[in-house]
Amino acid sequence: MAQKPGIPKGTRDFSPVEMVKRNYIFDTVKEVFQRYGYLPIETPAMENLSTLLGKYGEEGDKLLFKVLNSGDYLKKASEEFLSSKASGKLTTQISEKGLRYDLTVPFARFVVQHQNEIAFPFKRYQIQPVWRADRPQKGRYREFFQCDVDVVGSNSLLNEVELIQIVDEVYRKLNINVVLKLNNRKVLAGIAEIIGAADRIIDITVAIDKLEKIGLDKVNEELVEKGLSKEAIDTLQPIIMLEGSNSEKLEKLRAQLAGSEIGLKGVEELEKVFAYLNTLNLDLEVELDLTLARGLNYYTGAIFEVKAKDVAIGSITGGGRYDDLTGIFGLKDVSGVGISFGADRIYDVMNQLELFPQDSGARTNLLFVNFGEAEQVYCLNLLKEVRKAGINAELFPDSAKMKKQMTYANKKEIPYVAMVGENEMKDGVINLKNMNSGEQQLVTVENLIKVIINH
RNA sequence: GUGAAUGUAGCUCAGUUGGUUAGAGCGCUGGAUUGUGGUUCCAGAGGUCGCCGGUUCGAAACCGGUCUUUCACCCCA
Repeated sequence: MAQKPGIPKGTRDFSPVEMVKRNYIFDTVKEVFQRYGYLPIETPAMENLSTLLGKYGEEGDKLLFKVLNSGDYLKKASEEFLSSKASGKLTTQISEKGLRYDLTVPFARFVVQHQNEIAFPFKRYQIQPVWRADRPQKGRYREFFQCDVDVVGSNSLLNEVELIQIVDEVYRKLNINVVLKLNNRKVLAGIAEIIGAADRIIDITVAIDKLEKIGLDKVNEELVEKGLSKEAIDTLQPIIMLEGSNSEKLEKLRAQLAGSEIGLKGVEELEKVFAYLNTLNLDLEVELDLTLARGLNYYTGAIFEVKAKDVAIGSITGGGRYDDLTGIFGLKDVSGVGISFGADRIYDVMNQLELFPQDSGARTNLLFVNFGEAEQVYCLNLLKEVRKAGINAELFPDSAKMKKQMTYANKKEIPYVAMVGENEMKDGVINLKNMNSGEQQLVTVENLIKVIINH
């Protein structure tokens, strides 16, 4: 019985055309990462559930894909949880592995586990898929690729600056106009502190993060809902509505946050980063944005987000500094900072803007038509020579009808077709057809190679 | 997790208030052209109308459930 094929919700197949484009993105980011001294690592698709759980908040735990134990997985399950259908508690008894949710936590695990082999500061990049049991929607999948670059074991703000340079270079190479938004968690903490709600920093940041999307009134409404006092909200207004150049904003902030030690520390960090950037004269537009909060709870310093200017698709790159990510795995006082390029969204942006190069080089340039046994053998040697000259070439594997072979060449957009039948073999020539112009010429192998290479 | 839309040929979609044998375009296969594709002409194959159940003399159409895809919210890349 034939069953209807399909793939799990929120996952995708990638055709050759799509893969060529995706690889263009991956190759570009890899090249830039390596230019700055970052080297690749990979970690397993599955991690122990214990290393994943509790790292992404309550919401994150729900979005983790859990892998059922092998064998008789119900054996260890308690009758109590089974009969009461307590799936939450049952999970830990029947599943001990899960698919990775991001690349940062597995990276932290990697660093702790291999700390004795690693030279710090450790600069690594990692390009792998991650999985989230989210409900799919526009630009959002259950399986997607992240391209992470991180450096751990250094507190220097030079690292932040370097990552910004990487962003600049990647997007210049990909030809995407972007703006990088920069903020600092310490500043947000300072703000929470001076409005007298230091413990509510998460609620506050989540709310003001939506400023651009839902407007000031709705943000204030949400703050009221979260139980913030009117005074606190009033004090907040001038801060989140700060205007002017980056340096003007910082100046005003410094004054507003005078009473908060942590807040001033944040301002200082931002000033330093901007000072470095000014000496570098980047093309990249970098904007201080106090409403940038990012959901992740583990950021402690800089927060980055990159948006495409010409397409509304949300952020295409994000990241920040986390002071104690490895602490939960037992390695204290190792600070890290990193960013993640969202390959799938970058793909969508480039596709919409038609920024992919026309000729990727990933195509067959020459097809030999198959005329039969004797011709096949003869062509195999020609093929060998042509390939040796660096030309992507193939021989049609069956001696099918000419029409079928030509249609194949046409569909694969192969620009040249070589026809070597009885007559050509006898004369030691190749009948070379240019598929765009339709022109044909009789040539030697040497000339064929020249024609195609000079094409 | 909440709310909504959607599902008919390989693909994109028609299909009247419920009425015989469910259509089109593109694609596919064969032929016109036994060594010449992309244009043209001719012919052909291909569908348990997402799945399960209900209403009805009769369901692709109406109702319920379920799954898929899509969109918004939550959250996020």
